[in-house]
Amino acid sequence: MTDDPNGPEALPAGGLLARGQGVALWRQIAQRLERDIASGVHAPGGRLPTEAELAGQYNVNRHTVRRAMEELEGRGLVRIEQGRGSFVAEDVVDYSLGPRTRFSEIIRRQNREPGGRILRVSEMAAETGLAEQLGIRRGRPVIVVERLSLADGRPLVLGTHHFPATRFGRLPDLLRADPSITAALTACGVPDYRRRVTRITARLPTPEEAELLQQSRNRPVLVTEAVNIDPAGEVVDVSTGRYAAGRAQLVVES
Amino acid sequence: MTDDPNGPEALPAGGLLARGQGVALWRQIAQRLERDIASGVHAPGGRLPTEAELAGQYNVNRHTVRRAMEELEGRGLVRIEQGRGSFVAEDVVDYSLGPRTRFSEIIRRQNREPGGRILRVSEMAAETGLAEQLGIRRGRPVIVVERLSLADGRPLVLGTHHFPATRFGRLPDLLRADPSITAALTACGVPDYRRRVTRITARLPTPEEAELLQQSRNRPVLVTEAVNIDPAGEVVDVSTGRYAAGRAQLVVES
DNA sequence: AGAGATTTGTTCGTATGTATT
DNA sequence: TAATACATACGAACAAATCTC
Repeated sequence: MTDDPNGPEALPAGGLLARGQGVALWRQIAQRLERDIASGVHAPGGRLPTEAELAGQYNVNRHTVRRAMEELEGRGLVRIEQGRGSFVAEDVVDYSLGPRTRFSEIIRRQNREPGGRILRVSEMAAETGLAEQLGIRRGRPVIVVERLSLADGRPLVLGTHHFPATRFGRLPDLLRADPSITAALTACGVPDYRRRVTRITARLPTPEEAELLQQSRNRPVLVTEAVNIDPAGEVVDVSTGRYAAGRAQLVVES
Repeated sequence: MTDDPNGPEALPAGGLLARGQGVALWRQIAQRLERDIASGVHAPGGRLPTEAELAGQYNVNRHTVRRAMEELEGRGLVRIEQGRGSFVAEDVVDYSLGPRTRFSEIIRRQNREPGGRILRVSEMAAETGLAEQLGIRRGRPVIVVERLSLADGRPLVLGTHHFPATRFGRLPDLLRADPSITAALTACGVPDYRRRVTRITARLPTPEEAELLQQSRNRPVLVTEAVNIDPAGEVVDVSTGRYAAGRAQLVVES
């Protein structure tokens, strides 16, 4: 018989793992947890057993459970919080990447409250690549603006914008009064602009990015690099956005 | 003095780490390696010191070095290969997401050789969400095609396509003769189609995805979900693509 | 082709730090 | 303050993939 010879408080059927076969224990555990989440054994938002409990159930070291949990967190299935526990993941925001992409409009359209703050404004000389994209000469000054944008108070995007300083010198002052970049551009005589091209990649965040986005280091960020132009075709800015991949989904309509 | 009192073959300036401060050792190591890669100390494609060597240089356990390396791999800076070593990362393919997205055309435009093979063709009943997107009734049969697409022999995208079986029943036979989906569709009377909407997210790959894409588990995949329609506006297929994020960059032009 | 060395991958055990309750 | 739960770090051993001779 394969029955567990334990007393009444038998194990929650952790079940035996195939040891010494080709499959690492942590993978098997991740797989089972994934199945249990998909099948609803662990409901969305619900709490998962602690690492120690899982280690006990599967009869492995806690490290082995941790490896499995890290995997699931990276795949977006669970959220791990130090000192609190681990939880099954939820909810995503659709972020439309049309030519006219305005953060607050997009967020409001999804019945969420947009927000944001300027983290840093600085000035530097344009190096070759950036100068070319901005259509200015190398070494000319550019204004660099870092902004964290929120939806319902949760960090969603971390943006770094590069503006030619000659045209947008007033930007730093304007942003101090109102953190909306769109509003600041309007005040600079650019009532409208549109996205010309967007390049999208994904990678794990740097520690700072993870911190600012309040997201796990094991969770990827979507990285967009966009060039915005005004109606005259002049380049307004070159910007990089880092989206918490678990909370945002980019949408491209053709 | 803070000089190292060792002999001529002094340490490669591993330098001392700040122990017991707020910053984890593995983060400090990752940061230094990142700096060394950025500054060209380790050239792209070049080999990094072995884990054991780094552990020696920084005077930490090998696990600590491994944690740092995993971080860098996930961020796309290095590539780790079991039994071989670790290397500084390189090269990326631009994958344009226009309305007319054709794998082979995109790849050839970048002077690379497109390729691919059909992994699996099966039939199943459409569940609610899929049926709605395909514009058919729930439970009607759909053909599921899994295809691995390559550029210069390297896996780039793993695609799962869902076609309504009533209209595209001949697809399985056609794909057996030629793995090109575009060609098969043409043979089914769909000489042209275009992408209506694409949703993009990122996550870590499942073990199978990592295996098929020949990519590390710590490296994210870009996930696209697209709906293709024919000139009459009829839905041709709903497909999911998983791109090796280290080798591809999605480009959206507006 | 095979044997041994090298290098990364997995697992255990143990100890201590940090955040939350 | 104490207990709980996740995070970091060390040491040891063996497995798996690769390379070299």
